[in-house]
Formats: sequence, structure tokens, C-alpha cells
Amino acid sequence: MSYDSKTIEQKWQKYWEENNLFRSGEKSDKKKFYLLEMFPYPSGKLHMGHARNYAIGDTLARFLRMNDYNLLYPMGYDAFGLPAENAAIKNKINPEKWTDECINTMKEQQKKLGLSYDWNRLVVTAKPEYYKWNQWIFTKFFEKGLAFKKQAPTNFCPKDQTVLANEQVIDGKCWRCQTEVEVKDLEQWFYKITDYAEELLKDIEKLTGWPERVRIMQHNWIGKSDGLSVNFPVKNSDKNIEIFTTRPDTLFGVTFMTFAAEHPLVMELVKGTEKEKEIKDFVNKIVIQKRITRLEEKEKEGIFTGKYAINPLTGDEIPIYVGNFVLMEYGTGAIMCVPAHDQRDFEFAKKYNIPIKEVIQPFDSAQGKPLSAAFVEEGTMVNSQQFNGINSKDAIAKISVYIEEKKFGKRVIHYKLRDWLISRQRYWGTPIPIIYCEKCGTVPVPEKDLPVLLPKDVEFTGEGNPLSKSSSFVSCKCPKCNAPARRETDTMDTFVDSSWYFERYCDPKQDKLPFSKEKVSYWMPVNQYIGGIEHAVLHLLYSRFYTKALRDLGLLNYDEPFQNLLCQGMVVKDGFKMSKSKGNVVSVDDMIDKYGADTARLFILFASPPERDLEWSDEGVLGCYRFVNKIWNLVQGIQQLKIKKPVLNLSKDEKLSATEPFADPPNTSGGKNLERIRNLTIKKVTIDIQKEFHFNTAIASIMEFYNELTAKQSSVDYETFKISLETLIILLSPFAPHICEEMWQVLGHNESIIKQNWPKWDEEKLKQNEVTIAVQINGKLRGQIDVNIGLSEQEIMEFVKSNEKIHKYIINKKIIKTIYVPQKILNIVVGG
RNA sequence: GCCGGGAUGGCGGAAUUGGUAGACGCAAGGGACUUAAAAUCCCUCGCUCUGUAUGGAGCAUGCCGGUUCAAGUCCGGCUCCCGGCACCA
Repeated sequence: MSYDSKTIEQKWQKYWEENNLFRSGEKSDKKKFYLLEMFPYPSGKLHMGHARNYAIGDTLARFLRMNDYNLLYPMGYDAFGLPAENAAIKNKINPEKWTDECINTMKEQQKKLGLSYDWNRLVVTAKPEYYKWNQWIFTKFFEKGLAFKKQAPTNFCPKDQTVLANEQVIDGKCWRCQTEVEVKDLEQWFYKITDYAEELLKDIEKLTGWPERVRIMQHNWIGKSDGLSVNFPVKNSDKNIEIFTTRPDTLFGVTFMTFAAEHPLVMELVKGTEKEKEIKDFVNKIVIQKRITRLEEKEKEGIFTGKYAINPLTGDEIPIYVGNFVLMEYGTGAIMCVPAHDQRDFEFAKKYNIPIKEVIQPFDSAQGKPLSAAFVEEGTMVNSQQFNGINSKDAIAKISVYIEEKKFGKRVIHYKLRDWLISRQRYWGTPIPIIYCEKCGTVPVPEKDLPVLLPKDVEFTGEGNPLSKSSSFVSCKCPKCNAPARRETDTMDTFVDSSWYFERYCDPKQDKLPFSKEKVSYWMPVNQYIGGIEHAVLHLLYSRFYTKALRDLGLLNYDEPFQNLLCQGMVVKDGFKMSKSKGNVVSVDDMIDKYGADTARLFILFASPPERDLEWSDEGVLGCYRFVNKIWNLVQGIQQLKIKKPVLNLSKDEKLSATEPFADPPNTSGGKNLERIRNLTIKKVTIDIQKEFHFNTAIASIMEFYNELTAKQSSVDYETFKISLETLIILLSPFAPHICEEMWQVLGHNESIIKQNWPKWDEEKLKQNEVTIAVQINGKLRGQIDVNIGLSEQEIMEFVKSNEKIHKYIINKKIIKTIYVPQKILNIVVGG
């Protein structure tokens, strides 16, 4: 006799839609709240991870509405991307068609989950009305020099004949076909995110509503290093080698230098020497091997170039090597090496018998002992001329100043953050709005010609970029001189699309600009963003960059897009993340079919707090289903009886055995107690949702409330019972909205439960006359006594003494002291 | 290696500022109802020892130590697990 979830859920989904209950208005006197979930990639079907993300969001959304916020709660689709194109290649279906079908499926599923989005604000990034503004922003960035083209090494999959994003390269292999990725130099478009490195770093401080780990990840990703750039002249040459170091205090200890294999100076220096061939072979070997096996390659390897550099501080001649452990991408691609104080240099020096010169000694120095490893800590300067004797930490600044004075180098800052490569040699993305003209050069497409539409006359063969084979797309006229010209065929990384979609939601139909400043100013920033941790750096960093860049274009007036961030955990089953290959996937559709959306949502939220991984349990789902049914039956029973009698034992299908009558007259102690618990539950549920999104404990206390409500021994008056039951249903409604709507109606209400105000609790009613005090002897629990709330410590002591069970522990013992925590604990410390 | 996070019954998880560890749910066992099963309802349920009229004692929050009347919570030292970064000079 379980309830008919399907009929009820469809009924109310239809009702909500027809009555436009989730439309978000524009400005209003209410306090605004912008609640956002990371929009999905329309891959075809919702998985449990999605369901979890949306269950969290929707519960919060419904809670906020009932608390009278002016809520913006939109949904959209991150619709460009590789899978659509792959489907096109495989099934000879147009990516747009495929994507639209996927969107429709997912939207249906989302509606079946009862999610309360304002569908009027739907944003689909693959639609021209959206990507037009992607292109428009690109041209603005181009004008400001924030979008630029340069030759760069890219990850190229030889099998799929395409460039891949960094994130699509897993352990050096293509994510689709596991082919080892090659490095290919190509002309690529970049966004100059590095211009904002400092601000992106500094403003992490402002993100107090973000999880600490995400902030740290971004911090490390940006990777700021303060240091010194120093020029080392090459002996018998007019060349200088520029290095970067964060350890100026070790400059006197430099005993060799090492180049990255790709460094342009390497071949220049050895040109014409007898070493040339040997070095060339070594360099080639490293360059080829590097990308692929860099992860495993820990063994230091190098080769002497036969050349020497001069340490500007000491005049020492130091040998120059090429090594496999130096990165071309960071710093200057050449390093000074101090084996005594850097472990990598130490290993290298040991291997190639290079001298090791100590310039910092431990404070508790054991002199003369040969080093067994590099000493990397703070210490006292030695062998460093005028800097001897001072603390190495102080030496960093002093030597830096000295180097600058002598013009050997200057202080610089380096970041690990690189510019954002946005070019993709792919069809299914936003075309980069650029035209190449022989006379005028690189010309952005003027606003009146936007959007540059994706052509339809293309074939998906899986080889190369279909756009470059579409002559109608490629050939065009120069917007400046009208001469025949060539159109850029690269499209944009999909992360570009997702870097400002949340601003588009504020003004989704705008056709003069990406969004109006006014609307964005009202709704932004996003008050609560919810999504997976996998975007900790990528999407969340790009969006921050976009916000700052758009601000500098005058399009908006705030610095950070997301005020609070909640990263939900994964959904796992049998210890693994749900995946097809593991065969542990639980289908969202099946859950809805079998138990209904309300139960599915309830379980997802009940099983664990949102930030933790959720272990799926079929039995656990059943438990929630039972709970929903129990309340349902209670409400049905109340109505069927139509008399003031409780329905406490539903022992058989229709046989309702009302064991005890409601108390009469009202306001018995049972009623008072229930009223207290009702208030307690309101408080607990409200705070749990608001504070930490602890939906699991909120649901637990609703269950407790139910247990109390149906407890046999308590006899309450009808009114109190009804108010309690109604409160329970309201409290449950954000979690399980459909069945609560239905029950609300069954109990005789005409207006949707969504329109109800969230109940308030009365602190006065939480108070009680009696309280249980735990009595401890020497910190050990020895008994409990129920006392009147007003009793003093003295009076409680009397109680204790009259309580035989407890008294026996203190009899004949000396009471050293007592600690009384009012209304909680009395701890008696005894001696002897 | 570095940086985060975590470890509580058979399981998922609760525990205000240090104040009765194990809420709530699942599983398990027993019982009621039933021709039977399912469903539902009731009872038990951290471990060990002990006792049997009711009970009592000890041990328990990864490990070792400390602070405190009192520690899952604070401090010091470990172990293991998960995540991120990884030759960043």
C-alpha cells in the first residue's frame, strides 16, 4: 500500500508549470538571492552526480522562496564540445541535432525530479544568440590585446588528427583513443589571463565563502614566486645567460648552470664546436622523450656543453650543462645550480662530479662534515664575502639589492599560471571571429557581421577540422578593404562559453549586449554556487578572470563572480565512483520510476552531508521510501477518520486502529511537550539548512519529529496534533516537494505549499520545567537525575545525596570539589 | 616530496563554545498480524566480563603521550586512507 508517486508528481509538476510558480521577477523589495548550479554538459542523460547537485540546489531554492527571497534560480546547458562532434562522426548526425536531443532528454529528467528552475531564462551556449556575444567579447578582448595569437606547442593526437586541451590529455595519452599525444607547434589564440595573475591571486582573500581547499588549489595554480633575475656572462662570448632564482642567498654557491634542452641559446653556443653533434643528439632525445615520460622520468641526466659562464659576484668560471630536469616553460629556461643547497642540483653534481660549495651553514653547524644531501633550510652565510655571518634569510634581500646596484640583474616575479590557449581545431564550438586579409592582416569581424555562424554544409569525417574544408565558411571578404580574405577556422574552448553564462542568466534575452549592466548589477554576484570539485581551478579560475576582464571593459562593476561556493562530493557505490565501466551505475530514471523523485531526493540528501562523498545504498533508498509512505498514510488516515482521533497504528491496509483518543480538554502536558518539540524541530531544520547545508541532520530531525508525533504514549489534543503535522509537512516540502503539496491539499489547503511562509520558532516554547542532569563522579557517569529547572547547585547536591545509586560512590569519601554545568552536568570530584 | 582533507558500531552517519559518544536511517535478531509471503507494527541492538527480581563492572571515537574536574573535540608525536600539485629553480 504504497502511494502513487507517479500520478502525484506529474500532477504537481504540471501545476507548478502552469501557474508559473518559479518565474523570477526582476527587482523587488525583497532581498535578492542568486542561486546557481554548474550547468551540465548535455551528454545525453542525467547521472546521479547531477541529481545530487540539483537536489541540493533545489531544496535550498525552495527553502529560500519560503523565506521570502527574490530568487534567481536558472538552468542552462554547456552545449558545445567534443562528444557532440564525436557523435556526429560516428552516427552521421548533425552535432546540433544530437545536442538538442540530449538537452531535451535532460530537461525532461530535470523536470521529473521536480526542480524549480525558471526555464524562461534558459541559456544554451551553442545557440547563435549566445555565442554571438562570445564572439563580441572576443573582439573586445582583441582590441585590448587580451586576445592574441602566437606560435605554441600543443597536444596533438595523431590518431584523431586533432589538437587536444590539456585537460583532455591523461597521463600523456588521448582521452578518447589512448594514443600517446605528440607535441606540435601551431599558431594558436590565447587569452592573456597572466595579465590578471596578481589580482586573481590577491582576491582569493576575498573568497571567504569558498572551501579552503579550492582557494589553496587556485593559489598554487597561479604559483607566484618572488625572485631575482641574474645575467651570467658567457666566457669568451658577448652572450649572457639570464636565470631566475628565488634563492639569491645561494648565489655564491653556484658551481654550474643548466639549460633546458629547448633553450635557443644551447645550439647557438655550441655551434661549430666539436661538441655540436653530441649535444644536438642529446637535446633531440630529451625533447622527444620529455612530454611523454616526464612524469616518470626522475633520474637526472645532462651533458656538458664545453662552455663556461662567469658568476658575476665571484668571477668564478662555471661549467654550462644541458639537463633533462630544467623546464623551458618556467622562468627563463636556464638555471643557476647550487648543489649544496638544492637537492636536484645536489644529485646532478654527485652524478657528474661537479664541486659542491657550501654557502649556508646550519645554526648548530657541524663543520667539515661532507653533505649527504642538500641543506635547504635557513642558516648562517659562509663563503659569501661581505655577506658572511648574517642570517641567510636576511641575505636574500641584501644580495638582491646588491645585484640590482651592480646591475647584474633585477628583482622579478614569476607565475606558474600560463596564458589560456583557447583555440580548438574543432567544428562544434564558437567560431573565432577573425578574418585574415593579405593587405590588412588580422582583422576582427565587426559587430554588425556577428555572429559568425557555424556553416551547415560540412562533413564529419573525423579527419581534421571540418570548418577548414567548408569553402563557403573560409572564403570571405576583408571587412576593411573588401578584398578576398580567409576566415579563421579555429573555434573556442568550451571553457570560454562557461566563463560568463551566469551573467547571461541575469538578462537572457538581451540582444544589444551580452547582458545589461543594470540587471547584472542587481543579481550578481552569485550568492551560492554549487558544483563539483573538478572545476576547482579551470572553470572557477577562468570565470574569475572573465569577470575582471569584463569589469575593465566597463561591462560590469564587481570583482568576483561567486560569493559562496559549495563543492559537493561524488556519488559512489561499492567504493567506486559510479561509472559504466565499473558497472555500478544507478539510473536516475529507474529511481524516479520505482520510488518517485521525492524519495530519490530525500535519500540523496539524507545519506551524507553534501560536501562528502555519498555512498549509494539501495536499502537506504528503501528506508526513505518507507518514511515518505508513513507520513502519507498518517495524513490519509487523519482524513479518513474525519474525527478527532489519532491514527497511530496502521497495522493493516485499511484497518486504522486508533488506540487512544486525543486528549480533551486541550493543552495537556503531552500537547505542551509536542509543541516544544515542534519548535525545536523548526529551529534545528532551519539552522541546519541555512548554516552548513546539513540536509542530512535536518531530515533526521524531521524523522524524529514524526516519531514523536506518532508516539503511542503521548496523548495530545487535536489542534496541537494538526499544527504539528502541518509544520512537519512544510518543513519537509523543500526536500520532497510533490508529496508535500499533495498532503497539504489533502489537509484542506487550497494554496500551494510553495506560497507558505517558512515557520518560525518561539524560543519561549523551547524552555522546559524539568531537566535531566548527568551526575559524574571523578568524570565518570554514575547516574542521571531529573530536577526542576530552577534548582541551585546546592539543591541538586541534596538530590544526589538522597539518590542511593549515586550516593554510594561518594559515601565515606572526601568531596574535593564539584563542577556544575547548569542544566547539564554535575561532576563530583572525590578523593581517598 | 609538498599542500589540503579525513579516520567514530556490521554499514551511512550524529554529537552546541571541551560537558551523558553512537541522534536519525540501514542491516541484523526476536515477536505480533497472516493459511503463507510481502507490507506494516512492537521489542533488542558498540564491545567484553558478570548477574539474573530490577541490574552491575570495565573497555571503547586510527595509534602513543599530554593538558583538564571532564577530551571524538584542545596540544605534541606517529600510522593509514583520499584528493590536488608535482623536477616551478
